[in-house]
Amino acid sequence: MELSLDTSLVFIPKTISDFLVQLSTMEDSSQRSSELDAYVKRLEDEMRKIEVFKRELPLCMLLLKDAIERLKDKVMQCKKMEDRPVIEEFIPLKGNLEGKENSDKKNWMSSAQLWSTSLNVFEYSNHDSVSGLRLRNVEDDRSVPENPIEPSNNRAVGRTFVPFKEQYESGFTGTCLKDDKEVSQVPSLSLMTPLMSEALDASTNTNIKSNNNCRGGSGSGLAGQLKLQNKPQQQSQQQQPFRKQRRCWSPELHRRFVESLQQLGGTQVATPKQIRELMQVDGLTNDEVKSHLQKYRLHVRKLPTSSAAKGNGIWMPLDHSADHSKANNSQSGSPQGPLLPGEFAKGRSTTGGESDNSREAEEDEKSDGQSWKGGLLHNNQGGDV
DNA sequence: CTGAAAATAT
DNA sequence: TATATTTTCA
Repeated sequence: MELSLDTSLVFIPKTISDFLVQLSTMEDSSQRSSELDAYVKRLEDEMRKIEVFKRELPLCMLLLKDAIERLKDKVMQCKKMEDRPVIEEFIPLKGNLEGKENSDKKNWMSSAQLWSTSLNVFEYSNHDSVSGLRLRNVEDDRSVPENPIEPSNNRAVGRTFVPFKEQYESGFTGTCLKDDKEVSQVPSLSLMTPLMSEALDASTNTNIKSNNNCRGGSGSGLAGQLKLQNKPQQQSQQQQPFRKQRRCWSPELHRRFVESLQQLGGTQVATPKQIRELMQVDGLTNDEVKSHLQKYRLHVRKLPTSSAAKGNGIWMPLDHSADHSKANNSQSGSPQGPLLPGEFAKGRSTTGGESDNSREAEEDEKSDGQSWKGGLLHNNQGGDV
């Protein structure tokens, strides 16, 4: 952050080529290393800033990334052969990337207003092949620090803009990182706070919707994203420039969801709001829960509750005719003590006759959520709200 | 607020 | 193509 500013005073941006040339003239290898590191760092900072807009600035990302990789190669070389001259040519793929990057530095924000939607055709791929780094193989299976969920709560973050926080903070390897290739010394492009500006004037904006990246550890409290609820004014059909960051339902989150759901009496009787309250997850919104619930219900309905007891009615929605009643009590009376899916007392004691056996076949899931179907490799958690 | 469906993003 | 999530609608 501040780095980029003050360093800029000391460091006059130059093209990578020039930089390398200059580098080669340095006698002191340690100095070279430090210069290189500094440059790389600058590039990385830059990249992080742009990360948010990678869709709109794919080329910038590409260029930056390329530059970083090459410089890192250099760094490696320097480290390796402490004294060998470092002279390779650095030929940016197309030409000058520094020019571009510079300008970015200055107006990366303002340029945002110009993005035309049409070029998010391709995304920039992260093939992080940084020179010598090897992927840090699993340290242990899931080292997911049980710091479950949670984005900090800032639901009403209107159009505020969250300053860059330490991204890559608490090492949580988010169960969701799509690709967390190496990391060690390079903050690379892991997490990024969405941070969108307030800029973007509604008036002429071409519908720029898109851009979001989902990552972040659960423990992290970063969030950025806007929720802005434009009221009405006259421009009826103008939607917010950015779409809400997708909420990633990590296994942890899902688990809580299910638990809450069950405490409330099952998929059919629990209401989104109640669930959300029970979950006590910080930045979670009703809509998100509602949505998840919708999906959950569908899945539950789809697969044959395994029990098969009934005549296998894919079509028969379980007859929860009588037992609905239970819903009410659970909420107020018993705060959530037991988080386990245990069955709640089913009312039918006295008359018993009822056919309640049917219900409750539903949720069984694997404790680990996300298993309903299988797929879902990408889960992140993240920023949010 | 809810649930369902359409729209999108992945 | 299928699925996950968001947004829109009733």
